Amino acid sequence: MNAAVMSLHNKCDDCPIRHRAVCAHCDPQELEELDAIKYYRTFEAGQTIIWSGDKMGFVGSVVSGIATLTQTMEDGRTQMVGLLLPSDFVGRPGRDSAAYNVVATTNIVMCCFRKKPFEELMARTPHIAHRLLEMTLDELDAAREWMLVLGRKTAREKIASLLSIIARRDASLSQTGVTGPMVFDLPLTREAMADYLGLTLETVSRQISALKKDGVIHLEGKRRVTIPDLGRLMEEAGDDSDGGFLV
Amino acid sequence: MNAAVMSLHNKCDDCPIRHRAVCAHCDPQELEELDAIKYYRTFEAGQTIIWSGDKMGFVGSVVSGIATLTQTMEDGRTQMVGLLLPSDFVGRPGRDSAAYNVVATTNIVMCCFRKKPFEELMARTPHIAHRLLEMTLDELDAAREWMLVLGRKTAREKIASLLSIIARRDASLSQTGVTGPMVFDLPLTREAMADYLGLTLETVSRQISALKKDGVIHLEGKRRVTIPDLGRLMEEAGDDSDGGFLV
DNA sequence: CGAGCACTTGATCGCTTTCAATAGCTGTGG
DNA sequence: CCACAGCTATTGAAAGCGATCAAGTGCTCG
Repeated sequence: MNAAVMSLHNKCDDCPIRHRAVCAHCDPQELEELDAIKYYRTFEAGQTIIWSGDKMGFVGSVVSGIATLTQTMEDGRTQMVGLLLPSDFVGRPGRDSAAYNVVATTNIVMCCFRKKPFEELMARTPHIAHRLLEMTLDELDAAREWMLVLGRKTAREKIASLLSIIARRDASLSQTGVTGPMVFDLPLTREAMADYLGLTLETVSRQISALKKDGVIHLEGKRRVTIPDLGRLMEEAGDDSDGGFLV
Repeated sequence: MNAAVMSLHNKCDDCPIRHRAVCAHCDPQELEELDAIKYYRTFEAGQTIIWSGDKMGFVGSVVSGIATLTQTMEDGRTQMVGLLLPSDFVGRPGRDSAAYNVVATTNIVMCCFRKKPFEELMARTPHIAHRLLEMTLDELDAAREWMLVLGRKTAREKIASLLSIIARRDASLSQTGVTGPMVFDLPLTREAMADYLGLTLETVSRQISALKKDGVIHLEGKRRVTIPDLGRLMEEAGDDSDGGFLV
């Protein structure tokens, strides 16, 4: 366990996801109860955190890093069904076994709770249950947004949709205005993007090249992306570019 | 307002969705509080119940009939993102405006609550909040299941998936064993199926004809379907046929 | 320096879409 | 009563998009 992780073993007040995770609405006393049963775990990039079908012994929040939720068919076809970012919750209270594979795509730190004690705490702490409901409703909205992308958008629109979502998330974190060029690193490989979008990695590569050729995006290396005009990108995504930010 | 609707204006105890809707965990006293603020509304087949973007004045449960949740792009492409069956909940506490179109595909009856009173009641009634969380988690699972269908399955597999889901739901309602042929009516037009599956209606029609030709299903008229062998259908859907019932 | 990995690019194939014609059904009105 | 409009569904032919198969590049690491 490294220094960065050790430094997280302090009061929840200093936690980077304090105001957005499942504990967001907790008062100081509730926070102490959570603090008493929490523990940190780290996973390395590429490591599987949970296997679909396995018994779930714990639940928890992503503190830093990125993980993915994926489903796989017997013949190997896989579809990503969720992207877990810092503050996102992993695990389903009230269900024993996991429904999806959870895989770390970067090194990640999680704030974990054994499932049983967490469920007991949740049962007597409406603030936690309420926040979990909010977060689940947000995830449901995101999943439905992706159903439109998967079912009805072209390959080019799919890529543009993914890029615009990542760009807007980064902007909301860094508090940069929406005007002016945006720069960020892709947190996913071409294959992971393909699994997210229901495409092959070759098609992902081709469409990224096409968007670059058309000046919708710029690339430095394979991962660093510049968006000169977010409105243009959102047009390419088939979205309404004039406002309409749901988040 | 017709007699069938009037007959629903009685105590919740007799309600057909009493044990599955958002009120499932309520004790008699909580039920009385709900009873005091509830009211019924009916909608005719084809009628839009809620327009995306509109202010939501109420929330409620589907008592009988079927409705759909759809998203539409500016150029008219539409994707269904949810199928609302009896006991399903409509509306999102904590959000003012609707994110999707809700359309009745059959005549339907809804048990409604004005949004504000319902939210206040929910805030002091953990049983309701808890049940809503359960239901939302189930919907999230269903949405993620559909993401695999939309992203990775072929047209034939998509149709087989939809039929097997409808077949199993009907079986769970009628308590028929899984052995022996199953018969049911399709509750959706070819176009609605296409919108659900991310296909065109022509492709839906072709794949249904193909499954019929191959003996996977039988048809009487356009809507009545017989499944001689559910295991066979689930193989065609690309699902594991040996057990694995999540619901 | 070579192995391994992520990615790009090219050529071809095939599934689904698109465009189009037709059938069956229901309800309406001359 | 029949003609016709309107709707749902089926079927055919052709086109196009993304998948598949294949080769090659650039990078890192041992």
